[in-house]
Amino acid sequence: MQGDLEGRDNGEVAREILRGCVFSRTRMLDRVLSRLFDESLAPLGVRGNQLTVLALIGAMEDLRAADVARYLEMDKSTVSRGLALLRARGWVKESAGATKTSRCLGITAEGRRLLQETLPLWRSAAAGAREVLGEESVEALHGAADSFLRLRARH
Amino acid sequence: MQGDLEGRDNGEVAREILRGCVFSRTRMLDRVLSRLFDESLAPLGVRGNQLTVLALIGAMEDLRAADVARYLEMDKSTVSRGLALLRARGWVKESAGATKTSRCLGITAEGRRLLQETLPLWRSAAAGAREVLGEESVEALHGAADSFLRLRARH
DNA sequence: AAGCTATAGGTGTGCATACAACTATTCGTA
DNA sequence: TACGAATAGTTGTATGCACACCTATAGCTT
Repeated sequence: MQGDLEGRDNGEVAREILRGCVFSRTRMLDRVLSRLFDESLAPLGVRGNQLTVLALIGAMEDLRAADVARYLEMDKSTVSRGLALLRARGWVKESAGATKTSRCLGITAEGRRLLQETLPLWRSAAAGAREVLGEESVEALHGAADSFLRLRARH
Repeated sequence: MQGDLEGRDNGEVAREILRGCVFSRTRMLDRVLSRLFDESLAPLGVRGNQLTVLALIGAMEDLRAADVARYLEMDKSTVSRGLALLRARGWVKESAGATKTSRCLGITAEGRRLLQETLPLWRSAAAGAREVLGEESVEALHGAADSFLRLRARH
């Protein structure tokens, strides 16, 4: 293939950005993982990201949209639109919250059933990730997330 | 905050997905990094992802869109639309390729100037990443990417 | 109580992402 | 050489993402 980096490098700045950019490399890994998980979960009509939010809601009581945003480092507008999809599919319901401006999120029976049906597909996707990225890479990603979450917990 | 995972876990499946999902955790780290880099680069009107593609094009000769897609693990349709933006901003130009169905990508003078102006902002974003994610986490992410790229190189 | 600030949520806009489907061309091979 | 498979690129569609901006409410402080 023409895309061989070594031997044709043409710009110092470009080189520095390409080799050492934690953002571009993380985004690339995310693309690989997203494709893999979305493909595995496709038979049940759910995306990896939707499953993440659904699992969070299924795991915790009295969650509000803003809590989901904080927990997953998402913007509240992203959560807002994502929850609309989950509600439309009947996986998530809302109930009155402690104040007039907030609502509590809850998983429905269908939502919980989906979570159960999803489990084997999710496990197969996780196995696929270890195969495609390599064991080392997956372990390093878990380490990065653990490290970040520990740091975040101190705030 | 209400979103405290420990002590209110309510579903085994949800727990397994949340704790051990390399996809959801990588996506979360990517969101943090994207916000950070996009914010740092905003004064120059360029997104982190656009800079990645531009740097790649600036670094290599005779790249085609399909090469960019393979190198960065992007879908060809994503690259197609992204390149349209880079062309519209005058950072990237196209020239006739080896065959009728392919074109060669090149960086323009403005594109190269942007890369230069971007460098200090990019460095400051990288420093911010080490601060926000922690040194450990950034190192682990680089390790994950290195490991993946080594594995991919054997194909 | 008034008023300022923070919080909860939604909407407009633009970019990022990928699958499916399509056209055009190229390549390999029978 | 003719034909089927692979490749290069675009477009339709749906989702993911976040900033800016908006309304409404809550909470704190004077």
